[in-house]
Amino acid sequence: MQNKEQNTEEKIITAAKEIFIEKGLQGARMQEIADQAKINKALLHYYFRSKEKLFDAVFEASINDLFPKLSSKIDPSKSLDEVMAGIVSFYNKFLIENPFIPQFIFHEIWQHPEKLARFIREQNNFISNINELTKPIELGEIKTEYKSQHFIANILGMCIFPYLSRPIFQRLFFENQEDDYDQFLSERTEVILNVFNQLSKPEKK
Amino acid sequence: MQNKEQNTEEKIITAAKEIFIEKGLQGARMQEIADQAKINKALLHYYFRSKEKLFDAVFEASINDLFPKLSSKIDPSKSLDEVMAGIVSFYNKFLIENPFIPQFIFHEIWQHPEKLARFIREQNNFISNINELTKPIELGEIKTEYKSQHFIANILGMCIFPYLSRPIFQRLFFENQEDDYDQFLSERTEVILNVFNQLSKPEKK
DNA sequence: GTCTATATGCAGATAGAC
DNA sequence: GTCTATCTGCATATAGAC
Repeated sequence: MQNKEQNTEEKIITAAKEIFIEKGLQGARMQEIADQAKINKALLHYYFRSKEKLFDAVFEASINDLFPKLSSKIDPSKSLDEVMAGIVSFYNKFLIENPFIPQFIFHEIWQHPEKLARFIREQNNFISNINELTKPIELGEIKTEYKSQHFIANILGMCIFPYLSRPIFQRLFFENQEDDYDQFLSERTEVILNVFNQLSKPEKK
Repeated sequence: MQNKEQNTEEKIITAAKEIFIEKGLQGARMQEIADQAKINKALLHYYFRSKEKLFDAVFEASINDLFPKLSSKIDPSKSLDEVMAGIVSFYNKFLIENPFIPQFIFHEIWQHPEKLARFIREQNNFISNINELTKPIELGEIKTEYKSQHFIANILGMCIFPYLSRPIFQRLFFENQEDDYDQFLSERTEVILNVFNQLSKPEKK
């Protein structure tokens, strides 16, 4: 997992990310992180002062990887259809490569929601672009009588749920076969876009 | 929150549930739980021996409340339509009353998946009834070319996501208005069933 | 059963040599 | 920058009085 070319700080971030994601802020031990990074425990404090600051650094690195990419997909000059196709396929691609990110983000959602909300609001036009895009829903231009937040919740729920519930879902419905579950995940983009298409314009069927 | 009629053991379970749900197993402090229950810290150990055993007891009490009710809705003698309507509305009713349960369950999903899977498999016919019900999907009798697990993931994702993401979703899309979000949640049953109806039988539109 | 006081262990953090 | 050794505080857990 670790690149020999990484400097110490990067090695720590990489290792800490794995441990924090697996165990959470409270569950992780600095010793574990040090072991994982193959350095000494004291070095963690030398670089990041405290466990909490290290956690913050790791979390920021993670969302700084996600949000700019995600944000760029939400282009209000495109149609909702196009954007949706872009987002859903990006999401699934990103999540297949970073399957533990949702867990991580949900931890922050519950522990530091205000801080996270502030961060997201600071993302250039992120929220306003979403609102712009979902206007057709509010205006009743596409076939649904519900507010656009339902639309967003539906899409995000369908995208993220299989990653969040993997340990149990894979055991119960895939006889705990990793490969089968990976295959299942790879099909999600198509499935979700299909749902979306049936939803927004059933009259075209 | 606490009923004066509760005996000590029940008071502890009630208090511990609130604290564990809010802070997680590692984040919760026995002192906090004792304070919440308005008893002494030592009593926690008198009744439950250790923090972990207390957590297990609390978690078991929670899922023992959920699963029998949920399981009873999954009646394979009914049609998929009927069952779906029953489940989605039960889910949302249950989650409105127990909004923190998903968080709690997802903690266990990641920390002790095997244990949780075993528990669910032990629920009388739970899995086999689900498989029975989703057979029409596998057999292609309803209009979808995807395996039934996608169907389950879609429904569960749409049901659970708004509860899991509440702290951030409410802030970003509801100006942090509790009441508006409660209203939003109360609309979910209808929205999800509507999606489901469009999905399974678009030709009837 | 319920309390106060105490023991025990461990994790985060620091000091200081190299 | 990196290490070993050490300190400090705190959370779980126990002992023992009532």
